[in-house]
Amino acid sequence: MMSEQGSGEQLSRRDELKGAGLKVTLPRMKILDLLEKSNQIHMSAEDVYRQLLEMGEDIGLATVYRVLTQFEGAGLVKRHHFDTGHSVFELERGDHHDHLLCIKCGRVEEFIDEMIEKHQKSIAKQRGFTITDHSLVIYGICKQCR
Amino acid sequence: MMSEQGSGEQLSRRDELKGAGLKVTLPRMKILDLLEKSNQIHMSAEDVYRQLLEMGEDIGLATVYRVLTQFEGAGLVKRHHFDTGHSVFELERGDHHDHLLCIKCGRVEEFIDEMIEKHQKSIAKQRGFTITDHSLVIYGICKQCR
DNA sequence: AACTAAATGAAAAGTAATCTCATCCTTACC
DNA sequence: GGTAAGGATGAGATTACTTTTCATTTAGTT
Repeated sequence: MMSEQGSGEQLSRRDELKGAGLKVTLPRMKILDLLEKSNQIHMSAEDVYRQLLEMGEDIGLATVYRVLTQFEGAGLVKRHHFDTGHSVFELERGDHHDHLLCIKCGRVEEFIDEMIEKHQKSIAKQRGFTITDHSLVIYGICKQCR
Repeated sequence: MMSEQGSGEQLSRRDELKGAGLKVTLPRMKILDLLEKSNQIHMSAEDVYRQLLEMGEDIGLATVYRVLTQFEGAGLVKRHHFDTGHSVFELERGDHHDHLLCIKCGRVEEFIDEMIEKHQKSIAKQRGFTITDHSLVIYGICKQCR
């Protein structure tokens, strides 16, 4: 007796995975779920792993790394390097944005500036580059930390 | 009998080190020398280490890492993270600039755009951030690689 | 329900970077 | 110029992060 488990949300998650050519497995669903529900914008593989453990899920660290990398390839998440030495992942919500990062507390704010985007495009064009991606991070000290 | 080894160039390098509060040692001089003379703008610690080996210098990798980090602290070099997973170092020449990076051949071009700089400052101000640094990298495919 | 291929978990391996500590070299002082 | 003291170095151990391997499990198909 199959109960109607699939909420609309879960169905759409299923589709995201299928659309990416990935089998719908428990670990993948749980990780996607966590990324969507977490209030943390950027999560490292370790963060994801630990939170899953706390939730009682038994998912290996290797799987977390593997799945996050696959999600990146599928365009479901974006990987950032910032200046920390390890990767953090952010759910791709379609809206490109840049980052402001507090070097004291780690706080991250997002922003977009159309003028900056335009200038970037024109610079790339001038130099004969076809843009595939770009990354703008402003490091500083936030209001609360001063 | 000490011969007059010090060219003007070497003297200024000496001063750079002293000014940074660092003893003038052979490894530091060689590394600084390499960074100044290399035609590679960005070098990883491994790059520096290997090139020194090739030049017949016997400088340990640990020293290269240590010295580059000290140079960074002293403002002699700038460390970049890009999206490669490891750090690269660039000699600090006083002129701030951003980067265009070809993801196929690794080619790096530098650029500055005053308008972008201004917009960054105004965004940080709006949000109450005091900027300490910023990093803008445009990833793409260069003319030659297409 | 059974089959096939892909996905997973645990442990091993691989990288980049840092640390430890005995030895060496610079600098400051005589 | 010689010498003492403390910082600097090199080799190897160590850490942190990430990827790979391989036996087992699971999802999607028949």
